[in-house]
Amino acid sequence: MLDMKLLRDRTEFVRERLATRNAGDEARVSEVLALDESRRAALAEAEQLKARRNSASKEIGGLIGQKRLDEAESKKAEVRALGDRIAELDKTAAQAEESRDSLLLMIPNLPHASVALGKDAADNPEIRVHGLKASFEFTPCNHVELCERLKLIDFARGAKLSGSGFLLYTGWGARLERALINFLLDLHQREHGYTEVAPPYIVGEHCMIGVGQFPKFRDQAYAVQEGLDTSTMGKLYLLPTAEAPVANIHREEILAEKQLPVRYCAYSPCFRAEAGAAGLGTRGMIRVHQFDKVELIKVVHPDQGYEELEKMVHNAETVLQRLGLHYRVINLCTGDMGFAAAKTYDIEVWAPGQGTYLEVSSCSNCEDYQSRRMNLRFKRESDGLNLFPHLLNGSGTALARLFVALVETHQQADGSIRVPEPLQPYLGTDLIPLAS
RNA sequence: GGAGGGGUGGCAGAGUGGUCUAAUGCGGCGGUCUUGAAAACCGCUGUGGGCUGACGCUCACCGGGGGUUCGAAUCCCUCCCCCUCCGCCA
Repeated sequence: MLDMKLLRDRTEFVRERLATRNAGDEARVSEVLALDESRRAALAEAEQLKARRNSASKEIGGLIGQKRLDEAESKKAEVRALGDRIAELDKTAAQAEESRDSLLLMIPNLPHASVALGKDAADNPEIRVHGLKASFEFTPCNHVELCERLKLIDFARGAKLSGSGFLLYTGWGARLERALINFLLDLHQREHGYTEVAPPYIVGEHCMIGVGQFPKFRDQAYAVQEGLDTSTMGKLYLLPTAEAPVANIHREEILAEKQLPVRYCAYSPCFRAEAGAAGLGTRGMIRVHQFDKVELIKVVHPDQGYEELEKMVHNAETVLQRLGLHYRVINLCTGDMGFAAAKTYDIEVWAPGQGTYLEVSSCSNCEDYQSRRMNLRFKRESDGLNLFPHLLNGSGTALARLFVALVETHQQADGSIRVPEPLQPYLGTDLIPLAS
């Protein structure tokens, strides 16, 4: 969430930055400020009275000690009235704080100054392009045809098991998925310096609030309950991304400055309810309720946030380069950015069978927006001050769409699929053959 | 799921209604002594909020929340977490 001090001291700046998102959030600023004002007013008065009560209570203790009981009793009556007023003021302050904070949780991060102004995806500037669109001497198939012909995925039975939007990987398809996961984890762990972690796949509500998924996007998540016990509903959620648990690993901690930067990579399945989303009805793997992903997370010194973001994007690009895939990197404009992000790069891989680019990675610096929400800090050595670090997250990369780009790009005239060399040791073959 | 025991500063650990402004030890930082170091000795050593131009003043926090009281680390209620044993279980 945003820094309350920044909101107070640089109100117009905050309004202007929020306005660049084109979401109307700047309209809530004055309401937050008003609530904060009434909170502080009540608090100041309550604390004055508490100081008086504290000293009076000490006097009462002294009087009782000296056996001056009558005086003690009259003093008690006096202080009792103070207590009632204090309780009132405390309640006022607590209510104002609660309203202020619930509003604050609904206000997105401020876009970084370097982010292009824009309304939607059409305004996203292209940063760079790698490779060329694959060319074929035959008409390339799309991934649905390829997966069915090679029996990589059983779309019908996936739907039979769990409904539309769920995939059943079979045979070489299942092995390819597993090979990709291992390839990605090894790459980031061995070559890029990330510590591998394996998080829980069900997370508490506080983790979802910490990364900014909640409260605004609660309807996008799958909530779980124990059996039919509705009292347990809403405490735990299937993770929409490994960011939810992994970014929260050090929540409520104070890290030593020399521990930074912390870098984690994690595989997890990702569950998205995609409530109200378009396109789920179409067949295939582009938009599904469950997909695999390897996520990258960094906790870094604020001075290094943007340098580390550049490195993270390159780490994700390496995946596509090794797999021989054509892609482009774009910068999300102010109107297209996610809720918690200050700056985001998307990587879109070319899927020749679809004839489109597919988003396989989104790398963001959320600055201190999430670390404030989860109260994650580090102690600066020079002056012992506790500061909020920058939190970065990036996909390294999402698997289902990577799978699509891979099979569509490396399909052969005879219908088989050539396996890129770096993946061969993981899959144990250089060619996924036509199903017998 | 059942029974029991716990949760106090960076760590260990005392405190069961009123100088708790949380003892003591360890660790850490600074100093004295020393050629240097060790030892010894001395001092400092949590977090967040509010008020103030500033020096400062003040409030809250002993797992979370609520209550009793003039006053709560301490008493009561409730939730969470950890440990031991039993049951169930991959």
